[in-house]
Order: sequence, then C-alpha cells, then structure tokens
Amino acid sequence: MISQEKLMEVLDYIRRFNDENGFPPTVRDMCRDLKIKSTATAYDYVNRLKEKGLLEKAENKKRAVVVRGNGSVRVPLLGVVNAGQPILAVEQNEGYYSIPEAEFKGEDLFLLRVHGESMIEAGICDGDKIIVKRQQTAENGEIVVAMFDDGTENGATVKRFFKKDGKIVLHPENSAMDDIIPENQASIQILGKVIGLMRSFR
Amino acid sequence: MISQEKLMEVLDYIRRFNDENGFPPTVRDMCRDLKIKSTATAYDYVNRLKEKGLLEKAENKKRAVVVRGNGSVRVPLLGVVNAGQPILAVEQNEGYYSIPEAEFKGEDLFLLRVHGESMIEAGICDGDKIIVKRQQTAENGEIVVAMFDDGTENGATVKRFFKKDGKIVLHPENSAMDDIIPENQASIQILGKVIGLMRSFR
DNA sequence: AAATATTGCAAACATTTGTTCTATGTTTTT
DNA sequence: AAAAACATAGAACAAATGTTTGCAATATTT
Repeated sequence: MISQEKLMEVLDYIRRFNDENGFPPTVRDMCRDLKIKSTATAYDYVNRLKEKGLLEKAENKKRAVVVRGNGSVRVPLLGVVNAGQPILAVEQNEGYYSIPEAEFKGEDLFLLRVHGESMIEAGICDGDKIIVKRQQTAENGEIVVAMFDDGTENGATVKRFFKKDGKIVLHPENSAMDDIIPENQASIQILGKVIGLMRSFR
Repeated sequence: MISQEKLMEVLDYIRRFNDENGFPPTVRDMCRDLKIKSTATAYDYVNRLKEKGLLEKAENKKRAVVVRGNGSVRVPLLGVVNAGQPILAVEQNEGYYSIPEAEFKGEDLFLLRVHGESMIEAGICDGDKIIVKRQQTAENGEIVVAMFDDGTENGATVKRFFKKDGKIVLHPENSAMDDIIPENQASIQILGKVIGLMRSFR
C-alpha cells in the first residue's frame, strides 16, 4: 500500500512550489526536490492525487497541475470613508489590491480608506484600509459602511450597526463620541459590512 | 510604436488566464484567445512586458510566466507571536498569503499572528496578522518583533522599540502594562520591523 | 514458500511549447 | 518618396516535459 504520507508530501510540495514560484512544478522538479528517482514515479503520484480529487491536472499540458485556490482575490479601492462626521465617499476606483482569499471570502468586496478616529476602540485607525463586503442589510453588532441624509450631514461613514426600538443606531467605537440615530431613517443605506482591514505603517 | 493598450490587454489576459486556470498560458494560448496570428508575436509581447518589469518569466520553461503587475507578494505565515508576556513563536510555515506589494514593500517579509492585548493602543489587536520585514536593527519608535531571554521569560514579542540610557526598552502600547527592559540586554534579538497588519473580522 | 499484486525505476518516446529565422507589411523619420 | 525602424506573420527548430513500456524490487496474499 502506498503511504498516505508520501502522497501528502507531494501535494504539499506542489502547493509550496506554486506559492514560491507562481507556476506549478514539473514531474522532474518533483524528482529533484523530493528525491524521487523516476519521472514515472512522480507522474504516478500526481495521477493518484488526481484520482483522489486532491488536485486537477490537464492531460499532456506542461506544468498544468493545480491545487485549487490561487490564494488571492483582487478588490478595488473605491475611495475614502469618514469615520468621524460622515462627509463624503466618492465611488472612484483608485486601483486594485490583492488580498488573501483564505481570509477574506465574499463575493463582492471592495476597499475603503478610513478617515477619522471614530472607530479607534475597535482597532480601526485613521488611514486603515477596510475590506467591505457589499450588502444591503446588517445584523446587530456588525461594523458597516452606511450612508444617510440628514440635512447637512450626509455621506458614507463606518460605524457599528445596531437596531434599538425599531430605529437604526450607528455606534462609533470611541467613548468621546455619541451614537448617531439619523432623523431620516428611510435615507439610511447600508453599503456593506466590514469584514477585515489592512494597515501599512509609514 | 506598439500600443500600450495592446500590451496591457495581453497582461490582463495572462492574469485572467492564471486566475481561471491556476496556471499560466502558453504563447499559443495567447494567439488563440487574443487573435494573434503568430506565436512569435505573442512571444514578443511577453518579452516586452518582461522588459517593462510587468511580469517575470523563466527562460525556456513552459508556462513559466508570472504576473506581478497585479501587485501582490506572497508571504509566509510563520506562527504566533505573543503581545503580552512573551512566550513562544515557532518558525513553522503555516501557509502563504498574498498581500498588495504596493502597500507592503520589502525584501524579506513574513506574517505573524498576534496573541495578546499589549499593543492595543497602537491598534494592534489579538488575532491580527502583522506583516514583518525581517531585519536585525530598529530605529527609535518603530514597532518590532523581538526575542530575548530573561530567565523564565523568553520568546518572541511585539513591542515598540526605544533606546534609553543605552538600554533597549520594549514598550507595550497598553497603559496597563509596564515597559520591558530585559536584564540580559545581550540576548535581545530583533527579528524584524512591523510594517503593516491585516485583520479579519469573524 | 509460491503466487500475486503493488511500487518504483530507467529509458525511450511523444507532445507541448519556447525560441529563432526570415520574409513581408506598416509606420516613422529623413 | 526613399530609407529606416518597427511590428507581425509563418514556418521550422529545439528544448522542456508529459506519457508509456518493460523490468526489477518489494510487499501482500494464498
């Protein structure tokens, strides 16, 4: 019986090779690095892995084995969102970023640069890029990006979402600030839920 | 003059092909899908893109083009680092992540999962993944990952780095905690400087 | 222990795919 | 308009790499 460990070692190798090089290994790469003596043996291993459904492989093609999950998703940076008083958030594409899909799953994601200190106690700081999953609804306690129109104040803001007495409350995570309960509740529009963030120290 | 658009179209195609298939296209794939008549032409495009630094390509290897224009670097997640009392940080590779290289430039980067609350006032929370640039030295005020050996306490920790009276001070960003000034100063070893972080909300 | 199946090897073979060469059309410069 | 530089094509070639075959070694079953 062929050892499961051996197969897993091969699978792991293919994965690592792909990560490090950006393209898959050949059977000869496997032989060299895993001390396999014959290309036929490596070839065999790959086919066993394929049978087990652990990888895909296009026949006759070179370097065409693939362990699913390239590992990154591309998401657009759409603009700035204010975390203090809501001001403006233009939906203009400022470029794409690749983020690890293992961490940030979701269908329709985008980034926003945070401006302000209103979420600082949730660890969201001025200048952070938040990863937002586009959706129209939210659950109690989730951090959301929302827009509303209350006379002078309007634009997008990032806050923790609550529903209290049938009214939507936008709660800043900053003890120096008060909850926002927009007068015009009908104007509140959830742009998405914050599922992660990235920060770059300068 | 060759149109910049054409080149970008090719670059985009390679990127998409890779995303969809898990491995890079061949020059013949390009010809078929981009209606290019000659493999030599496609070959030429690839070389131009390489010259412009928009992709990498290993010579003579099959399907060995790799786009880096998408702006991501692969970095390994090496383990856990404690932000409270320094405990342990195993250097075991737990997988690779793609992070945007535009944000996180640096030669030798790795990720560590943060455990503890000692840097919370710097916006680094329990569970965050910090992006570390491997280096042995640090400047005043930088956040570093450091190891030291002070009797029972040893292991890696993340702290703000200062030098005071010729001694290295590891300062937690948590007003409830005291500075660490390791007795055995000689044992202090900087593992790297924290240049960014990623967080995923659950 | 003999028979059988499994695994691994070495070498040959076949296909894919990168690369080069030369010719021809197309744009830019003189 | 001629010359020069450049872009693309088409075909041939060479190298990389997947695949097959037959055999030996090893493990498993009878």
